[in-house]
Amino acid sequence: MITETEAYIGPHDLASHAARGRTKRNEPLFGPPGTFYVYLVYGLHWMLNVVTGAVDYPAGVLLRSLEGIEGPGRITKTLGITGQLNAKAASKQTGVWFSEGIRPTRKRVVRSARIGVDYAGPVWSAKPYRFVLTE
DNA sequence: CATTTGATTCACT
DNA sequence: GTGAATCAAATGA
Repeated sequence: MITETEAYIGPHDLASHAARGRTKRNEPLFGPPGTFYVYLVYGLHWMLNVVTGAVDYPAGVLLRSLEGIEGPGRITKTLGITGQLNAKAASKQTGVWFSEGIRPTRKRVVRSARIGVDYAGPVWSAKPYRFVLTE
């Protein structure tokens, strides 16, 4: 069960790695939806993202917490995910995929500002693009 | 080619 | 509350 996510939407989103155009690092974000975007931050933590936008439109979702695992860096550490999954598709072929679960009511999803994106400026760092599943 | 900087976490003070 | 760990890619000279 995924319990916390953050959205990074489009080339105009200054908090997104895609804000400064297509680069070698964010290339997977421009790929087809369902593709994983995995990258290293601070030299030690892998971040797991899923591409959600159409081809050539950079949009993705960062998985911040799963049930029982809090923190994006801990998810990858616990699941053993590294850069080898980058640009791979979410499917049984690659070993990591999503299965149908329950659909929470809207009331259980709380929106808030994204974390650790102060560099994006006051406007974009304040966008309520963080989604947390509550009890 | 040198420097800067993170979609963070953990250990201390 | 503050700071270190640690590295690849982006940016600048």
